Amino acid sequence: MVRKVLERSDVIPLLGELFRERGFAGASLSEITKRTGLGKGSLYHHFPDGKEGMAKAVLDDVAAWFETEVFAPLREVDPPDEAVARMFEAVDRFFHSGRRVCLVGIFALDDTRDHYAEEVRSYFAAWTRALASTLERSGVDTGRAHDRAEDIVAGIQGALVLARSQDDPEVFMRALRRLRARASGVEPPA
Amino acid sequence: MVRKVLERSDVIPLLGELFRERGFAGASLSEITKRTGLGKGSLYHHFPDGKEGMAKAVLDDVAAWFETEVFAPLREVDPPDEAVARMFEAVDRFFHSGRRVCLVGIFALDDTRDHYAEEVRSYFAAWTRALASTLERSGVDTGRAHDRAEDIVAGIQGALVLARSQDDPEVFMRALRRLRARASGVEPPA
DNA sequence: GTCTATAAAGCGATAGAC
DNA sequence: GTCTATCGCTTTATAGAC
Repeated sequence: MVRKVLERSDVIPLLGELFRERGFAGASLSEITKRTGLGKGSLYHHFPDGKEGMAKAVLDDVAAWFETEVFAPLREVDPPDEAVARMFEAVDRFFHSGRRVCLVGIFALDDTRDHYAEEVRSYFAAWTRALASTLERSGVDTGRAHDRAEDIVAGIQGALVLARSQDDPEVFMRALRRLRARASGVEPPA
Repeated sequence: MVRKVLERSDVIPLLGELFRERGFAGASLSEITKRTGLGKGSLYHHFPDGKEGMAKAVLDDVAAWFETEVFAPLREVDPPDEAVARMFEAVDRFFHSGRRVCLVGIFALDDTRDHYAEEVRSYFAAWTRALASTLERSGVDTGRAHDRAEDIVAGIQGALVLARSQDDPEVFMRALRRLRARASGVEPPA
């Protein structure tokens, strides 16, 4: 297995980084060739639908990673506190403590969402649902669990925006600490 | 004053909407001419620096709106609870209950931030600082006030991402309700 | 202050040789 | 499976008439 970047699966993470940095519209094919070291011919061989297909592949890759590394553990790991702790570890790792942006989040904000509506919708829906199930297992009632899960997932996305706006990973780390406490905390008073 | 869209100040809000929908890279000059009804000649007359200058003008416009409608009231309106209430009303109005995205947030996520680093940074810094000052006035100690303000501002940004991802304003409204409660609530247990 | 015409560069995508 | 050459189109930006 001594080869440079040749396989489709090796290219996808590089595409992911570029889309995260530039957004979908801002990522040009010429820069994609630079980053991947692959000519346009090769790229269109691996991704017959061009840029659109590349973004789809990256979205699927991200969804798969979160399913196995975050959502499934949230549903299955016991005790629930341990499942939540793992989620925050995975999140901190995946987003490089706020230095890396959420690909689905950046796609969600502009009109790229309209092209990938189902991928964008299901990513956040699955995350929220999985986290809500964990909170339920830890004794929170169904309604409150979904509400709190939504709060935490939104909190993570907002922390990514804020941390990048300040160019300061500490903003993200502080947010994670707060959210962690909120995930395991008791009900705040009405 | 019977005229159509002629003045620079009339064009800026239209530019804002377009940048919010498409992001900076995705907003093309040809679509800008369509939206504004102004030819390229006129646009370059009003904005000699082209697209870059248009985005700067929109950012300045947004910053000015928030300064007078949100930040100043946060610092000055008494009692603090009333100041916070006004912020949430203004936020709900400005973001059309989650149907409209945050321009600064969308710029913050991709490499557009690098071109407008100071504008992006100061927008969120000013918001956080103003809200923290309100919380201090209501009796929260300095450290916790800044932390809680950061939490709320991030919460709003994350709610915009999540609401758009689900194409559901209710997600945003729910988030605002939670954040409102958190802003006026007592300290959650450690 | 607005327009049209135009320039030069870059875009995504395809063809076809190897 | 990779490359280069090329297509047709769009991009930002400018020039110059009115």
